[in-house]
Amino acid sequence: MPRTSASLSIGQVAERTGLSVHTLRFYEKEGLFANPVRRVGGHRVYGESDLEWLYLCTRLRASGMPLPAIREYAALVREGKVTVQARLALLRSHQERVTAQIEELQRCLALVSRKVALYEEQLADDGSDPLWTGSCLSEHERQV
Amino acid sequence: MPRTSASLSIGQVAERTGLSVHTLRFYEKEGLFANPVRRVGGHRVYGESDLEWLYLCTRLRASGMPLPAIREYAALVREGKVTVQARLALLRSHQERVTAQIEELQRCLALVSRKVALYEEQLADDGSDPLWTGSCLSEHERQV
DNA sequence: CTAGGACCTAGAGCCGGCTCTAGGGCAAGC
DNA sequence: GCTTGCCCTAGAGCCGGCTCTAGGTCCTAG
Repeated sequence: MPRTSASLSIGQVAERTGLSVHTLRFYEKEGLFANPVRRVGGHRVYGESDLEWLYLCTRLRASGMPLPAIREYAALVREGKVTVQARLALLRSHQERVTAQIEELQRCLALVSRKVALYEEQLADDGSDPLWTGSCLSEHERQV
Repeated sequence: MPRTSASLSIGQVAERTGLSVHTLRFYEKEGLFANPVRRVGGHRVYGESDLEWLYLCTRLRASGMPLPAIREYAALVREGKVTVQARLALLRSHQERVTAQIEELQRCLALVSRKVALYEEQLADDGSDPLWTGSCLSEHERQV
């Protein structure tokens, strides 16, 4: 069983994950670790698998999963194969939330892009034909 | 100039925008209003254009624009046509951030979906063929 | 006249997610 | 032996974005 534990210090892990040392300790305190970090003389020692787990955590965080949910997921992982269904359910619901979020963002983006286009138009008109400047276009705050 | 001011109370606006009365006052205090709300006997009075502006605000918020940025945008709108370029720049940079955010979410989603698939597989195997249960698949925390 | 309801202001409180401080330990190198 | 540097814990602080409270005004209906 090649558990490949390369023995990293908290500082090294911080560097590799992009998380701060503070945040790593904070995550641990918050129960985000599936395999509670081993210690040697009080110092935390991390292995490759911790890096991977942390990477997953960063992706879950980046996609808006709250810490309590990650903690729950970590707890399930810790409990082993019997929790596979629960983990599946948890990830599926996250998947749905992310999908919805992407759609929401796309709708917002469409609106923003529309306004950008209107502003571009306005600038173009403004420059090329002084006759059509001003009042007629004044605010497109409402025709969106 | 049909400025179509339908005279809405703060409560009505709250209802129509989905924002709370608290939040509306808060937004005003934060300077998110281009046309600082008119008052009659101390009470705020909103018009159609305020609804549209607020709608835009909710979309900008929903796409992660921070309040200070919206405030800035509002200030530019207030200053009129001379700020069109600045507004364009502001919206364009937001557009880019949102686009990037969508891409990020899509990458996260891909990862989550991969894990969902792995869990599904694991469940399927588990049910159909007891010989292949267990240790060989135990944790895919790392091959992601 | 009084009760209800919608509104007002100013300011406190809350929540999530970090981020930092204070105060200290230990090990290696000059 | 002392500095440097990385680590430790416990707990405070901060930031963004609301959300709520306290205490008050004003209008309308019963």
